[in-house]
Amino acid sequence: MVEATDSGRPSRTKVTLADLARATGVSTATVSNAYNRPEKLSAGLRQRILDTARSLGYPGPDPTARGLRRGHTGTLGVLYADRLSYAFADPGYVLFLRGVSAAAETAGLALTLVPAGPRDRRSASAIDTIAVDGFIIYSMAPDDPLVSAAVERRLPIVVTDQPRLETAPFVGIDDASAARSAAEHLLGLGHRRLGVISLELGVTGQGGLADAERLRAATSPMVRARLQGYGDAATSAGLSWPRDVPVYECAENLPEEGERAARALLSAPEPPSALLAMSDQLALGVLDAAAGLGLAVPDDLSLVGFDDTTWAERAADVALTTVRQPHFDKGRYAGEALIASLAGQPVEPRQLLPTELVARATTQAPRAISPPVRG
Amino acid sequence: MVEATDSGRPSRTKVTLADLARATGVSTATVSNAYNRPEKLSAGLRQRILDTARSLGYPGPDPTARGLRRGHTGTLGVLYADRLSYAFADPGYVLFLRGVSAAAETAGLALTLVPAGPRDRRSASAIDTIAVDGFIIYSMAPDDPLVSAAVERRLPIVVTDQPRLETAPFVGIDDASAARSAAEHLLGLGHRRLGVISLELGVTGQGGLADAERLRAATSPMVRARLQGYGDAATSAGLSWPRDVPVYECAENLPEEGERAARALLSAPEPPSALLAMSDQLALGVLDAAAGLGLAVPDDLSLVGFDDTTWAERAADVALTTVRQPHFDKGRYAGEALIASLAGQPVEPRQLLPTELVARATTQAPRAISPPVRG
DNA sequence: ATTAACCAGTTAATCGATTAACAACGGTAG
DNA sequence: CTACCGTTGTTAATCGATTAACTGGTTAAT
Repeated sequence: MVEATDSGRPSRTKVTLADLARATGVSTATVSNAYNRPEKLSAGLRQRILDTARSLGYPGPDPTARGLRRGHTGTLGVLYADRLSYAFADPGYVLFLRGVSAAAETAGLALTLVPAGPRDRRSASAIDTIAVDGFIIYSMAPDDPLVSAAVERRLPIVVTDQPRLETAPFVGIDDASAARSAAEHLLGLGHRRLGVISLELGVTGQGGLADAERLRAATSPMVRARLQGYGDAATSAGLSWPRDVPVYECAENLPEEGERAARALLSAPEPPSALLAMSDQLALGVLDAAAGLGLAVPDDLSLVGFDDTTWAERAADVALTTVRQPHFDKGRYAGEALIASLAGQPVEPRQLLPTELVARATTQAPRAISPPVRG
Repeated sequence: MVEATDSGRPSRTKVTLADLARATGVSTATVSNAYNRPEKLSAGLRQRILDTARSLGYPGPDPTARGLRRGHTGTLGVLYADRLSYAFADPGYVLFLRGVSAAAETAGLALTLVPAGPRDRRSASAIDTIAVDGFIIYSMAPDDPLVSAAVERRLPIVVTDQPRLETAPFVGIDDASAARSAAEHLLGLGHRRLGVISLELGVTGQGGLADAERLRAATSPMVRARLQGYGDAATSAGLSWPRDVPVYECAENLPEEGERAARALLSAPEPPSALLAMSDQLALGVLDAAAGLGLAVPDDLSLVGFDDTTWAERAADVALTTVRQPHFDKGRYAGEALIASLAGQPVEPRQLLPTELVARATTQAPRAISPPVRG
């Protein structure tokens, strides 16, 4: 104990388990056991080893070396389609992460957020150099190079929302019917002039008004499903899809993009009386646009969001009508599924979570009810 | 080469760099170079190696083994004082993470969020088994066992807010003067009956009204500094601190806690006319309490928050007067500092970021102006 | 003609641990 | 007295890569 004085200063050179073994006069196996299986040696010796470790400044078994030998790292990789610094601006994702965390921390696992790198040179990502036990993919387009990079790592994967992978369990919602319910709500109120504010149609989301051609070429299954849902509802109501319903693609899931989209849509000759936004973030932007344009919501314009994240954020200036989806649970299921498959346990290949249309204060019947399309 | 046909299906057993070397008929060193230093071999051979790799299903050099050999992992550890699933509920932290991400991703590094484990058995954390190149500590009490666990890893560390570590660069704000400005604002408006809604005084934050004794025993330097700031202002205004100003400690940085605190404070015989909350989250709870109690803000009760995070969240039902601090920049600086010290570059040992009192709509002069203390 | 630089790879040591198989030893039972 | 056992440690193989030093053969420069 008195020796603490001279060994107090942190030694500059790395102390290894072997050094500690030498200093204590035992084998490395015994030192390893002292840390990992206390029952395999006498309490006295173990204590002596731990004491020596402290006086030597040994930081404990090196995690990397241990990982190499043991064959696992103790951390789950999470992939987001965009830059990390944007990811945290996405409330749905943060909620999702919270769910993943809940699962991870009960298993004692850490979370590793893998940076996607800039959009242009996506390939240059840390995906194939980062040590993780498996990946959780959060809503990425199937043609995103990051996806194939992750798949090529041949680690267990769980996919959320997108893409559908043969080899990986899926956690998500029924996007088509969720979207349909949103559109039906509007249609049911009497709206006939609708507009859609869409998320990216694919990795190379270019933004702007999307014609039928581009809609057909959309690679994102999630967005396709939602468009399909909107379209089904529109068609059932006698509208012609997509001719009667303009779709504006946003390049990013940010309120600013939603605002731009809304301005574009609303400045058309026969502007929509109601807008369908594919996220609450975009819907928030629509609200800004409406305010800027002097339009009252819902008097002059009805609006349905998607996600139901604004409530969690107390963004209560306007209570948004929206499609609720359980982000937290999605994260938790995804985390649990990955952990299970790491443990070699069987995993539900397709977990669909419930959604629900939450009618709040941004939707009502159109001011001047346009005459029904037929008769 | 013809064998490519039968090796097309993903082999179940792990393919190593050595296998690939054997299959290609070159040394492991050359294969390694094919991945890491293309200039060290001919383009043709490299291509042949890569092709063979694909047909063999070789996922690229194992990150763990590479990490062991190279001596670094390519990821930054981030420590939060509470469970991960709570962490994401803390908007200040999310903003901070966003800043850290910005720094990390320009350096191509990933972020590893280390789970703290449950409050009671804190020691059982992944901190000493997780592979990272360094730690960023986000606002932890100096007596938190997690802190010493991190320090004992002997990796580069950067501290945000708390605690002050001899050995680690610090990024934060001047908590005392920031807090003072908040109290002075209230005092300047004429308030004389103040109440403080505090964050945890130490790791073992027990919550509830804190007497002078407990305030003295507070171990959290950040909270101490803020209390000091409030106290200085109060004293300068002729009040007696802490006798005249009740302090309620919240066990967690959650609106619900703030609400409970406010209810306790406001139900006292001579309730405060103004409340100082140490975070916007807590302030949000105060708003809830006021609404529940039928008190109008700011008519019946003034309120100053801390952080200025509600704005970012559009929690605009009430524009909160608060002390703004630059969470994002804090994260970015912390990230950059850690990256710099990993690179062996010198780092500013103490980076203080500016704060600013933002007077909005939750503060005004007290309804019945209490007579100025002197004349 | 001689030295130097270069090319395209290879050899072998090394990173820091874990763990199956084995050994030494004192004690106990038959 | 021998056989068997449980306890406490040790030996040595192994995890999957990286990289300094080296090799044999060219080419360019002095």
